[in-house]
Amino acid sequence: MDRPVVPLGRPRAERADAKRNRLRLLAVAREMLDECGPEHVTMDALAERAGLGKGTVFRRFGTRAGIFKALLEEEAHRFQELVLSGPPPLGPGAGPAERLIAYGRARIGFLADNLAVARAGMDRDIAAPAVEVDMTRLHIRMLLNRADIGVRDTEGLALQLSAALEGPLLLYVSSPRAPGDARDGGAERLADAWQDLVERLFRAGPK
Amino acid sequence: MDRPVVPLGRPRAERADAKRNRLRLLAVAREMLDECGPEHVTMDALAERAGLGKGTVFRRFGTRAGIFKALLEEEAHRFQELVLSGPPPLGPGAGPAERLIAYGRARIGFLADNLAVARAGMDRDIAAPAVEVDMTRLHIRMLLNRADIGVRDTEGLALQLSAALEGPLLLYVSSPRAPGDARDGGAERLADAWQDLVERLFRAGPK
DNA sequence: CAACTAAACGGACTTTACCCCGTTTATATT
DNA sequence: AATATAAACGGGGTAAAGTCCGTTTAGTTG
Repeated sequence: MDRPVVPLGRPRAERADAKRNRLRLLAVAREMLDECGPEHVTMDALAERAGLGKGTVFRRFGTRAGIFKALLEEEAHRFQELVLSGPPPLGPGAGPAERLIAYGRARIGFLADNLAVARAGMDRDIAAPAVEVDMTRLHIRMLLNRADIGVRDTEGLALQLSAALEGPLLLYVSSPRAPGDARDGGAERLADAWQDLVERLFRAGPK
Repeated sequence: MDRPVVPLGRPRAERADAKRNRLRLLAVAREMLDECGPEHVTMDALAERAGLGKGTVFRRFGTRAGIFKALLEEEAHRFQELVLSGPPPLGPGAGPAERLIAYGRARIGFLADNLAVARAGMDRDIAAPAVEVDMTRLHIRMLLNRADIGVRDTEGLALQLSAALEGPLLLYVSSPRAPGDARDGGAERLADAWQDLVERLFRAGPK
């Protein structure tokens, strides 16, 4: 009489066809992105070009922004590996302050490089980089703990710093860029500001 | 023979009917907002309920988000007056550090109060509070100049601080709120973080 | 290998933002 | 007051996002 409630735990791995289609959609999306820019990646066009139904596209990504988030996550994964096991000062091996500065600079650069995708990955309800923000916070906290300046509430300061880093990034990502060159200038400026902030805080000492 | 190129300078003040309709649309929008929430304020519905054509609505506000931005700006104007000539510590009369902290807290509170509108006022291309960010930066710079801590590059620090304040706000505005209570908790936390940051910086002294 | 089931698929349908352009009207000029 | 003109108006038209639900299929079980 017992129903085959069998695995009952996780939702039973992705089906093979589903995976194939997901990968295909991602690939096609990247193609279209490179060819015509994000604004021409429409759900209909994507579905058609991938030879799939529109329903499928929505099932996979939920929303238009979802596609761009997925695209961005692929890149973010590569970035993360540089942080975790790349060469210093971004990776392990340098001092905490150095790494903190390097991390901010790298993250700013990362978003600048993927500006179009990141921007397209926002919709009015949900901030794109939500997940990555957590990653940032954790990393910062780790570095603060390692640094032996007398910070009492590491957790709180990490939250504050990640906000100070990610917030402006979001602002930067979501602001209309002056067409043309203003882009790298903006990133450069943010990076310098971040470095200033970190140095200033390390100088301030314990509460 | 000379064409009546007459005024040639500014674009010749808003026509009376235009103004009347703009005000009417704003009022109706606010009504609908209070009744059903932002997601039900559609352009068609708004036009119909205001007894105007759809084209008119778009002419006035350019885009859906434009309506919410306009709504928000009305409120922002009131807020600004409190800052410029209200009671201390937000208004004039308190010390720079106090005012800076009060300003951040007030601004956070302001956005928390107008969360729904602010969020609806974002579209994928443009961050809503762009204009107000400038206001923030100017105000901060003014306070920093008045404070006689030895900051060399007031302009730079002001930019940094406004980013540190507005960025997290944006993050907060655009993040999906946990339904129910998480709202005020989040704002409170941000406000405390801001205060910490300011105090820490004032302690750090000159570069 | 045959039956079964949950997941994936497709594409018509609905909703909504936004465009276009012919028509109307406020305001300035004489 | 008559005329001219630039601006405002209206609402049908288009395109794209997102939903629904009947159909198909991968993977599993006996």
